[in-house]
Amino acid sequence: MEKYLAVLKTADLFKGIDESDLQTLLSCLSAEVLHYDKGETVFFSGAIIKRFGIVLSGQVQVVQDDYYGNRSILANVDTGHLFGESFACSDMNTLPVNVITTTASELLLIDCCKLTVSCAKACGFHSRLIQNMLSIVSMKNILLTQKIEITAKRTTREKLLAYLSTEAKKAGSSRFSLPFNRQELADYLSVERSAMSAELSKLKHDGLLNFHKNQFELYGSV
Amino acid sequence: MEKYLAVLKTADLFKGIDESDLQTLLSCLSAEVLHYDKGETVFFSGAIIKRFGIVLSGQVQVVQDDYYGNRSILANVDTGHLFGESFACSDMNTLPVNVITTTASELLLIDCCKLTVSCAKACGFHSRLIQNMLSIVSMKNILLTQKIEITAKRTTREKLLAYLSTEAKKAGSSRFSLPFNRQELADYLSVERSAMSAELSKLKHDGLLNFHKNQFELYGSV
DNA sequence: TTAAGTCTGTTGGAATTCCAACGAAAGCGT
DNA sequence: ACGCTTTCGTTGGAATTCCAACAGACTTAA
Repeated sequence: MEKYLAVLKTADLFKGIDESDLQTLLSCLSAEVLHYDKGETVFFSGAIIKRFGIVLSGQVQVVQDDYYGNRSILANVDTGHLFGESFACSDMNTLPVNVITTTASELLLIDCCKLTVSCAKACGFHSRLIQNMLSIVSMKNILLTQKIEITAKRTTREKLLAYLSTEAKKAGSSRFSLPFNRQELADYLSVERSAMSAELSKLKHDGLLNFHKNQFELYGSV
Repeated sequence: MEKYLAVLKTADLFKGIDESDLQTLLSCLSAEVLHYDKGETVFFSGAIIKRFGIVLSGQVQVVQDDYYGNRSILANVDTGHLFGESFACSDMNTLPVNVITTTASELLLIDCCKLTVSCAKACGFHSRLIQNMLSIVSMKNILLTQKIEITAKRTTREKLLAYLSTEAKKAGSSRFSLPFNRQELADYLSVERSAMSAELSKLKHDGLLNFHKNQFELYGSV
């Protein structure tokens, strides 16, 4: 277990928990390390899961197969991040997605019930753990809501303005830089890249904003 | 407080907690009841909040004002439901939305920290409470992800098929009924109602599905 | 330096969606 | 039965987006 401490102490789930307490905590949680080859299925759609996972090494994908058999990727989960926590913690009866490994991976599985029920020793870091878990799921929630607000707009122009406006608010300034390149931004907004580029140019021409590479400046009523 | 027990015992947050324990629990949480007139602001954008709310009576709205001052409604929160929990539980520094009352309302405010730290009495229902909270936020997460998966599709046809396909999976049958009327469905999918109606007709004509009012049947590779 | 590859903006025609308007059908109260 | 309202499907032109292709700027490797 020691070899994973480096990963675990950077994981959001264990934020604020002392490295020396980690060992105790993990046994208290009955955490289990499992090894997978590339392309194995960790969680099967239709199953009832009570445990969620943390990626110690490698990568897993959360994928969904629709009614017609088309597969779509819901998330890529890298080292230190969680998967399946929403399903394990909600009282969903059956898992609607598959979790598969994209590379050989080592995964730490944790029982959701062990997390919420405070242990016999009533360890102090246990409540910190619960806080972290709630914080992670809540933050995901906020980001998802933000994305929905933006992608629900009908036109590329509105989507761009909505997105850039939230970035400006977040940066607390009319000048800010984007974490995406154009293709990624287009994917995030669910629009076509070239059409988006054209719309960006039009917005610039209309005097609503200015940009150079990823440096943007938004004009308008601050 | 007694007059609110009827609401509280039906609230998801207190599911599985005995009515007789509620009183103890609420004092343990330092829960506070506040009264608001119509149109008052409960939480201000930019504030740092540590408490979330439950609507005891009336209704509140979560609204967002963008960079240009346009207001959009993120959620209507009715009796028995929570608001602000994602922001209070995550470590967001500043609230990006306003919470306002749409009618005269009575609200129960609960400190998020009190929730996660198990009380001195180590009451049994406390861990149940935490489970419920995690379950609520997780379930919201799942529903948001589902919605994103669907609205990210580019065409009305794809959105419809994606949505109907998940409903079919959920119902476990190719025949199912929708919880929306046409206008609500169009809003959910972020498309125009009449265009959606036209596309539904085309799908029927193409032999991919059949419907009568809200009764749908989806054909294809089961 | 050349060559290959990536990222970005531009363009024009095809496809799709939006919008406004209309009519048919169903529900509701008088 | 009669209006009144709401819901739903249809239609046609306007507006928008998609798609494919291309060119320029820049990066990287040989």
